[in-house]
Amino acid sequence: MSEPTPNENQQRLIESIDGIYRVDAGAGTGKTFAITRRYAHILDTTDATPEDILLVTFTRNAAREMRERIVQHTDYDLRELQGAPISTFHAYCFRLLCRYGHTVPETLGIDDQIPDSIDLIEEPVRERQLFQRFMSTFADDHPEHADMLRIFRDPATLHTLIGELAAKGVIPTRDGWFRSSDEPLHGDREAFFETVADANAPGEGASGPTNSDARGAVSGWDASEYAPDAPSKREVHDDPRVDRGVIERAYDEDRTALLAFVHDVYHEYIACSLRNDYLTQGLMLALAFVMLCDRPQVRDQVAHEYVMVDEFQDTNELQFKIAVLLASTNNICVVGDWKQSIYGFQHTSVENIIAFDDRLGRFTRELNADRTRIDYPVESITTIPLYENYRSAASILEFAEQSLSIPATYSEDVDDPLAGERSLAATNHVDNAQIDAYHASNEHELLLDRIQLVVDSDDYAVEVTDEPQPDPGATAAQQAAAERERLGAPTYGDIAVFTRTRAFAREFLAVADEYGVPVAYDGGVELFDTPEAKLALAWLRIAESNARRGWALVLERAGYASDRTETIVDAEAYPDAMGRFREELAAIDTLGGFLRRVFDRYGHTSATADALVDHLTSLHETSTLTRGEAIQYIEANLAAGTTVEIETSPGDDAVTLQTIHGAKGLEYPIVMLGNLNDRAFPQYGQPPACPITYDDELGLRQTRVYSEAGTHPHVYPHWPTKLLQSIQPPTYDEERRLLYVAMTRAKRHLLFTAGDDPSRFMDGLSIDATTVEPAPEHGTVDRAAATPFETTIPDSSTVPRRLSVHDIMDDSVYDERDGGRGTDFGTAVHDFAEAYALDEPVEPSNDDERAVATLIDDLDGELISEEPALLPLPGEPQLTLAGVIDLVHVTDDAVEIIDYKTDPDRLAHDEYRTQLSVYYHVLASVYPDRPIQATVFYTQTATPITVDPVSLDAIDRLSRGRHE
DNA sequence: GTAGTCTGGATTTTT
DNA sequence: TCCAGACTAC
Repeated sequence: MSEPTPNENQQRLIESIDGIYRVDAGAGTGKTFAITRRYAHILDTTDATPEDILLVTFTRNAAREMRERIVQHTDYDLRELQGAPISTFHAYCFRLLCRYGHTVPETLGIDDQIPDSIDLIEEPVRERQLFQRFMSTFADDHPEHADMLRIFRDPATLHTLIGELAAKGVIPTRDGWFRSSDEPLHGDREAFFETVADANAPGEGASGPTNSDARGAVSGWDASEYAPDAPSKREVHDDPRVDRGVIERAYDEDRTALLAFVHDVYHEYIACSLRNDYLTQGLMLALAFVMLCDRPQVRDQVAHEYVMVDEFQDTNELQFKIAVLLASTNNICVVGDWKQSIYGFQHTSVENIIAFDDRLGRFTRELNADRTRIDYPVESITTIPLYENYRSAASILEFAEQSLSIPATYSEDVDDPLAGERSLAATNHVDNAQIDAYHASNEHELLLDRIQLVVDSDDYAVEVTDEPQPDPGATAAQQAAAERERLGAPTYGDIAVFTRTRAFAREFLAVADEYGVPVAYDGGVELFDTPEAKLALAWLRIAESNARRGWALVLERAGYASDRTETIVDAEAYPDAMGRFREELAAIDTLGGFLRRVFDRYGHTSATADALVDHLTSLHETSTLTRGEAIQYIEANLAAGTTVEIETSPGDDAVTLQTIHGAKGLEYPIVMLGNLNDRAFPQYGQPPACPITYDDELGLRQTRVYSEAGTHPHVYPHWPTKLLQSIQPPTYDEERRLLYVAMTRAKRHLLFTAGDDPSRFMDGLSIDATTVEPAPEHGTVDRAAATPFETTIPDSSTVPRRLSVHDIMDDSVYDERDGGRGTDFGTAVHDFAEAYALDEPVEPSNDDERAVATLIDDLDGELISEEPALLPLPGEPQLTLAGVIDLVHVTDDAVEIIDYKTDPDRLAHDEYRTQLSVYYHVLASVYPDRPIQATVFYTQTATPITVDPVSLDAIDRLSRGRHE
């Protein structure tokens, strides 16, 4: 498509390059287009080169897109822009710090320098582990902080607080705080008491004044929960208010010990990480800020004539200040939309854009307090609103506006936040929007039902083609006619389902799989917090050490009651089938084979199971994890809540499923917003985290306290913090903004769904929800088809007897068969073979592996590696044989089974014949139309030997004979 | 009508 | 850690 012509305000933004601009760029208003054109305009009309223009974004993807679009608008090519500062905040600052900041730690009283080789930690798991290690040495080194340390259940939670303080620009030096940056730690007393004045104002009841909200929040005040110095209920209650004197006493409590503790932990953590040559992202930005403040010569060298910051609603205070310091003149342009600020939990500050003018003045004054750093004028700020929306139908834009004022609780009062703000204006000419809300007792099925209703329906028409485009200068009526011609019935790919929580998305995906509806999840999953991962962990523990925790979970999953489970675990009297399964698992060499066997037995064919196997088997390129290492790895990631991106693509035409956060910046013809359930969206409260918290009004506070004042030394909840927090009215602005973001992704149609218990947001919509009895049809997508060798999946508690193929082989023969090369050698060859067959970048490291590589190179059909195979036997009682096939080669007219053996001789060949016969019969039932060939491939001599399979009955006899 | 008390259940994740 | 909702008490 050709580049559109900028609208009036876009043009104004493009041409306004001198001075300070705040651009309110609403959803779908062509922000990236305008910014990149502005960049080009600066190059075209001034002497500036790309080096002079700093353009910071938030994600690597956004930075890349900016670069590419700038290339389209200018004479520069991608290569010439390679070194240009078009970058994420983090990447840009890291580069500066590495180049100019070696000695910056001196400013904070730290002797270690920043080496070129410093390691920037990105994985939260590692960050947490390193912090944990630091805290244990800190505790040993600081007996004076012992009482503070007692309030922690897990001192590692402190690292979140340190990240938050860094984001605020609070930075410790050896003896104090950098440039009085500790001010926020003391809180904003005035603002707090203003808030309290509101919250503590009595209500007006039918029969006189009623208790204030604050008084209501402390109605159950019980002094006995707290340390002995806590005020009594009588002292707190001053009906119909909370006693003002008690609030002041709480606010003004002595926080010396708390501040000293946080200072010491924070400062020593910076020192410790530098000593060990690593930095976290947050500390890195803090040091970059220190450098820009403290080294005028560095700033002179790096500051830019033009500074542009995209997604400004997602910046924190520290980044705001860094941006100001990186500007050499007042040619500053920030672009964002406060209504789309949804990353508060990442310590971003929506006030940066809402109160931009105030903050710019205040931050400049702070930065200039001791000497002039900002020498350009900051008083004159121009606001440019972009309000022409190129995405959504008019009725969707109008509908979405209400989201910002729907109360999240019964008692919440929301002012109209859009007062005085210009509404977005649709540029679409045809508004065929369907906006509907539904609820049903089974929301997952409801969503599937609605998806099937929408797909192929002309009532939900969307753009299906770019043609025809009317001539430029066509009348509105002509444009509308052309637009109407571009509309047609939607397909699955036109639909996106958004959810508030990942858990809901995961559940919905499973149901969609069941029904065969094509749904592709896009985003991260807490891979280690899934039922699959917990099951794998349990069996790993059992196989490794017969661990009680493992058995407890396995038995529970098999349906045993918890008291029964305990008895079984105590007596170690595990059910026979489980005991045998343990032995079978213990005999599996590869972690991949182990996990697949577990999932196979339980019938887990989900994308989650696949992702888990892939993730755990591809962690290290050179070596694979042992079972013990796998256990540790899963445990660490479970504790850290690690997420892993998973791929689920059931084809080209599929519904996109993602969390609202994941959908930011994207657009879809049809949006279904699910999960509008009580306590899910909006979300209330927080899980218990760090016992030291920060809040702009309260400053630094501790929620627990160690006291020896009572009869026994004890850790109590800390009454002053408890009181202050409970009288602070909670705010749900960010939840409303999430709702807004979700709605404004929709181009044509918008549907809402909820389960039995709709949330306040669902109730608050200006349309009523229709009750539906969902009846989704079964579709044709069969994700299980990806695992073709699966037979029926027995419930684990009633599982028929199951044997491993190895159980029916005479192991006395091959026990001595490793020829001195060790079982590890065999495992390594198998791992190589699997990776090589999957086209992973592995190189053969010995002759055996080279033989395997040559063999695989010669195969031209489909390759399936490490595939579990199950063979139900004909006799009674029911018995199933299980194994894992090394490689299956499928062509249109034949199927070949290949099993690698690293044996130096053929002594065990008869046993292998039995093993491959089992696989033969499995595949014969899967591919009845094709001849099956079973081959043992002896890797040492590169010799394939085709086996003559034994009959099913013979296998049956053998199995019963060997095992009765 | 108004207040108090008790129970059950719950996250999002760019760098 | 918070909320909603059911319940009781006055």
